[in-house]
Amino acid sequence: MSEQKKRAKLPRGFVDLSAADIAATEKMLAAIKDSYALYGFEPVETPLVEYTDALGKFLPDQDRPNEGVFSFQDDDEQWLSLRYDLTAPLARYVAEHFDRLPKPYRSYRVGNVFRNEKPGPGRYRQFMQFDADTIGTSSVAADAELCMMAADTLERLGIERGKYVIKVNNRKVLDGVMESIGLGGEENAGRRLTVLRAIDKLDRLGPEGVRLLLGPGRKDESGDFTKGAGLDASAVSRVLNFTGWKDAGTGAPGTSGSSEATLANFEDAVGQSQFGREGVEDLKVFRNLIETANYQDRILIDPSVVRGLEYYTGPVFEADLTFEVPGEDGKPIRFGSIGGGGRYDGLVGRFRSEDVPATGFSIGVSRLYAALKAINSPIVTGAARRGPVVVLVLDQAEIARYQNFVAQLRSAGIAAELYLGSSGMNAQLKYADKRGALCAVIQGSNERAEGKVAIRDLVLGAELAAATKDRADYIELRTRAQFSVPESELVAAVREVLGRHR
RNA sequence: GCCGCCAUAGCUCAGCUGGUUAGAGCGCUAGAUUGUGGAUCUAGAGGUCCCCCGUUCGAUCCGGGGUGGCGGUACCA
Repeated sequence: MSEQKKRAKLPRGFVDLSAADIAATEKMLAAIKDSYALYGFEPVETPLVEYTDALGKFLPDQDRPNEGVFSFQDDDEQWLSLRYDLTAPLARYVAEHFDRLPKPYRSYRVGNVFRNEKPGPGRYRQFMQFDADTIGTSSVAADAELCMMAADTLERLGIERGKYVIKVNNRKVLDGVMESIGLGGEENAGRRLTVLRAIDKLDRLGPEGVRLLLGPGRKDESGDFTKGAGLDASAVSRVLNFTGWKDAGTGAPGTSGSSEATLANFEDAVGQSQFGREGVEDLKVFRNLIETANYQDRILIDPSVVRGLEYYTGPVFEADLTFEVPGEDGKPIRFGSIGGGGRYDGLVGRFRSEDVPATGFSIGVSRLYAALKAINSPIVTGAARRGPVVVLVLDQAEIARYQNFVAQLRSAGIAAELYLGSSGMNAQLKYADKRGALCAVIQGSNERAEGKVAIRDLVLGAELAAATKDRADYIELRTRAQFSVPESELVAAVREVLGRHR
C-alpha cells in the first residue's frame, strides 16, 4: 500500500445489505403490504427528494434548511431535501392532487428516509419506513382502525400476541393536564414542551429521573446537566400521578392493563379543562371501538406516550416490543418502539386554505428487522439464500464445453454459472459452498473420455465430508453425494439433486 | 451541541522505564491431495503503529493540538 489509496469505508449511520438481508426485508415488506391491502389501503409512491419548504424544515429566521435534513440547492437556487419521513411528502401529494383523490383517501407507502444527525445503536441516517394514512376524516374510527391494523401486522410478521403492545394517548388530554397545573396559555408554551419531553423519557429514566426533569433539572452520568421545567412539588406529583407512576415509583410501564382505570384517572387529571375533557371523550369512543373489535388486550391507553410534539394534534400511537433479548455483552436489550403515529390535522392544511384532518401509522422497518433477527423469527431466518448451480472448470482448454453445460441448464430454467476464477478444484468447491449452491457439475478428463459428467450434491456432500475420516469413506461419499451420468442427462440429473432439497 | 473513554494487520488484541527487522490468534489466498468442500501441516498477501506539531541522539510509546470511533446526554419530524 502506498500513496493515496481511497479509504473503503461506509459513511457512519448507513448500512450495506447482503443478499440475505435483502431477501429477508422483501419478505417483511410483502407481509406488511398484504396486511395494509387487506384493510383497504392502496399504494402510492413519492420521490426521495422534495422542496425543502414543502417539508417545512427551514431554520427559524434563516433561509437555510434545518441541519437535521440532507439538503442541496437546485440550479435555480431552490433548496431541495431528502425526505426525513413519509408523512410530509404525502401531505404534499394529497394537497397537490386533492381534487382527483377519493376522500377519505386511504393509502400506504414504503421507502427509505434520511436524517442527518448522530447515529446510535438502532438509529441510522438512512432507514426504511412503511406508512399507512387516512386523509380527509376526523372519525375516531380511522384512528382505531390504524391501531388494530398495526397489531394485525405485527402478528403477521411473527411477533406473538403479548410480545408487543400498541399504546395510545391523546394530546388534548396532555394539554388539559397542563392547563390544570397552570401551564395553559401562549406564554407557557415553552414550559409545556419541557414537561412533555420529560414525560417522553419515562421509560428510559424512570419516575425519579422524570421528577428531576419536571422540577429543578437532572445531571446525567457523564456530568452533563439538563435544565428542568421548574414545576412546584404538587404540580410535579400531579403530572407523575397522571402518567401512572405514583410518588415512590410504584407501578411500571404497561402493567396497569386496564384502560378503564386509566380513563378514570384522566378525567380526574384534566380537571375543568375544556380541551382535556374533549380528549377524554375521544378516548372513550376509541376504547369502545377497540373493545367491540376485541383488541383490548393488545391496544392500551397509556398516558406516557407523547411523540411528535410538533404536529400531532389528537390521538398518538406507539407500537412497542415488550420482550428483551440478551445482547453481545450479556446485558439485556429491549427494542422498544418499532412504530408510531397519530392524528395530524394541520399538515395538509399547510398547502390549502382549509384544514384537512388526517391520521397515520408508520412502521420502522429497519429497526423491526433487527428485532426480528434477534428473536430468530422465521420470516427473516427462513429467507435463506440459494445459490446457482456451479459448473467447475478443471481444464481451461475445455472452457467452451463447460460453458455449454451452463447454457443447457439455463435454458431449462435452472440458475447456473461457470466458475470464472483461476483456482484449483479444491478452491472451486469452497467457492460453490460459499455461494450457497446446492449442486456442482464436474467434468475432468476421465469423465470427458466417457462422455459423462459428475453431479455433486453439495448438501449431502457437506454432511459426509465433515464425517469422513479415512480414504475408504470417500468411496461411500462418492456414490451417495456424487454420481456420473451421460452428458445428455445433465439437466435431468441436476433437477433430481435440486429436488432433494426443496 | 455538551460530557467521558478509546485509536497498532480485514477482526480481536500483544508490544518490557522511549532503542533500530512491529508480533500473535482468527480470517483471507494458495499448496500438500493427476481430481473432491472438513481437519491437519506449509507458504503467501496484508501496517504512513489515526494525523500534525513538540520533547529527545532516537517516538508506536512522552506532551500539546486536531481527526475519527464508542458510550452517555440534549435535540429528534
